[in-house]
Amino acid sequence: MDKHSKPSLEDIARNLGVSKMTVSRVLRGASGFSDTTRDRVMQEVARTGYLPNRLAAAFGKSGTSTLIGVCVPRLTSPLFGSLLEAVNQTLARLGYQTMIGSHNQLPDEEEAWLRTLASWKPAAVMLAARTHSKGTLRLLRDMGVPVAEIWDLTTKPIDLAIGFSHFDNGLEMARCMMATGHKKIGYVGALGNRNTSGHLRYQGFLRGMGEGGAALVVEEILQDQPGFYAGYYGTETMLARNKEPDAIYYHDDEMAIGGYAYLTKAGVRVPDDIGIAGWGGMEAASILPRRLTTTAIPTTRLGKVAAEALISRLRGDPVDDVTIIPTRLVPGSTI
Amino acid sequence: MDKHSKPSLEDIARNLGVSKMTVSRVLRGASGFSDTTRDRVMQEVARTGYLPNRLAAAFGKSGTSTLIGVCVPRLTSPLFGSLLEAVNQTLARLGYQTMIGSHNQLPDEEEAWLRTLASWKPAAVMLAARTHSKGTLRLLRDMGVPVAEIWDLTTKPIDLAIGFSHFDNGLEMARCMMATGHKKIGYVGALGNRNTSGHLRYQGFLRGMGEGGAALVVEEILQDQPGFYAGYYGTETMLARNKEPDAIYYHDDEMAIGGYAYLTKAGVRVPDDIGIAGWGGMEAASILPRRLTTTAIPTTRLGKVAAEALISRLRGDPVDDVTIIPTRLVPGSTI
DNA sequence: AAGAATAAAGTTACCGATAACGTAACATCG
DNA sequence: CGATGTTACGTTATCGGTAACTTTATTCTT
Repeated sequence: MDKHSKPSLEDIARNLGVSKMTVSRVLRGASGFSDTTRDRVMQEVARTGYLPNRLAAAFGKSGTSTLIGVCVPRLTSPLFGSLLEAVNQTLARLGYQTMIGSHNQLPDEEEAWLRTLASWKPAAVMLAARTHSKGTLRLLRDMGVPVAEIWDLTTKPIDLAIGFSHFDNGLEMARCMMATGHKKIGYVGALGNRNTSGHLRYQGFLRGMGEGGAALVVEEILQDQPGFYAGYYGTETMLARNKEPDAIYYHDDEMAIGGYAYLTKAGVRVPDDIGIAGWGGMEAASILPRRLTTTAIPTTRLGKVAAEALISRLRGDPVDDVTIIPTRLVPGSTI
Repeated sequence: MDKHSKPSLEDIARNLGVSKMTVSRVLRGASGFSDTTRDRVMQEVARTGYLPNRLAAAFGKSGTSTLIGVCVPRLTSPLFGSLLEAVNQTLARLGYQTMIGSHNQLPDEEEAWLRTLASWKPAAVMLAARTHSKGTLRLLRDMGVPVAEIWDLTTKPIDLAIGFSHFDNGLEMARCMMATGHKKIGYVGALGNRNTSGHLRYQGFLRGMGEGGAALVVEEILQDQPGFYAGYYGTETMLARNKEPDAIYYHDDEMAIGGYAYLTKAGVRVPDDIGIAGWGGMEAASILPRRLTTTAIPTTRLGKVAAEALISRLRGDPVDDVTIIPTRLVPGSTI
């Protein structure tokens, strides 16, 4: 074994005068070896600086991959960012690796990503999307691996679902806003109100208002990605329409903060003239002059629980098909 | 070929009565086949819905992997998020896949991530970190693959470097702030001023002030991760010390916005009483009542250029060892 | 038209780990 | 004490591509 080529299982085995199967068993923590053999193997592995070759392991008989695919709407959102951190960390601790992708709320991009992922023969897949294309569903079926759908709770999960109801988040916020006396509420949305989880919150919000015998007085749905700008200009446009809402519900906190910035600039008092509420529990929302009314999402917990559930399913341990991660309405003082 | 087991190259070849090598050549776009053969292969591939097995391809002779490892400080930052989006997208377009990790500014976490990555035999590695551990450097050498160091420009890159000088960013901002008449400047930092790119900006800033014959009147370096909170409370603590700075330079825009929120709440006028400047060119910074003075970073361009350079190096095409991505000081109106 | 050059394939030998199976040595038990 | 586990290994086949090499068919040259 020269210094330039990295040692393989076989090198370790040859050095010790055992079969590579024995070394493999020790390293995987399988059974069928004595303590003496284990110690000798571990020592030799440490001495040579042996690095396992996951490629070879995953390539052989199926069911030995430790690769997990994870796809979220976008990587630029702190919410999905902290979710991914938690997923990454939890999976790493359990001995799995992550391949991350984003779909920008486009089912076809998700499908393209999944097709690429499939060629790496992952052990399982985690998806954060409201809707999947037919091709995606077919691919998932063909792959025959555990699937965790996270973020929104679907009524009928493909396999596992971990998340919460965006519909209920919207419903709850509507009740909260109406309970504080708001009657003429507007909504500022994004993404052209495509079938995303944000759209579900919107629908829940409508339902909540309907229950209270009210309806939106005005809505402004931008085509853009959600963000501070979108919230700022969406609010400006909405107010130019002279519908005079007494409160605005935003697609998310970034947009609400953008809206807050516009309202402040326009001399509108929050919440006296117009109340606002966001969604997501962004850190920035807590440092506004008034604490933003929002729904806090425990992304770290969600990521951890989802990763653990997916691996349990993978290992054949019992898991609930659906796990609800409770969210929390933060009253704040902007409504 | 029954419906349940996915077709392999060999299945395609057998169906067509050619060797699997011919099919492989067609699919990889290598040379050595006729147009007729190409068409027949492509047709059969489409008909059977053949999915290549990247695992097998990467497992064979080295140099055939299409996996690229990318490690950034954290996934929760929109800046790194958009960088990763660009890298992901560019690499995907070039036929490569990404394995993403984060190191939280800890060299040991980067090393642990790299060790895991190495077991997947990637074709190349992209790192965003100021410092690497000895183990990381040894691993990179042993792996023998192209390495792109991004974000900050190192003086002596391991292989390739794509980015900009954080030191110069700090230097330039110091000059800008002094040119607008500020003499008593404070600094609010994070991460305990560890050797990160933020620390480099700090050093450049000090240099810039020194050139103008000035020095920081006060600094407040938090141990935490940078963020809105950190900026808010860091500013509060700083002002409680009664050093009365006439301007504050922040670790980044999030912290500057946090600081702005505190100043506003405390009745301090920006920039009349105290001017502020951040770094990063966050979207949110542009919707403050006054546009934040900051340094804009073209993350998307950086990600695209870095990915392209890395692949050029991988393919043996000529590339500059060092590529500078110009940043832009946004004057704003907060100083 | 013979020989050289080129194009279009086919053949072979892996890459490194693991599942499945085989087996020798030893313990256990009725 | 023979029959039957149990433990601790060893052996073999194999996953699906690809580089390197070889062979065959075709075209070109003089």
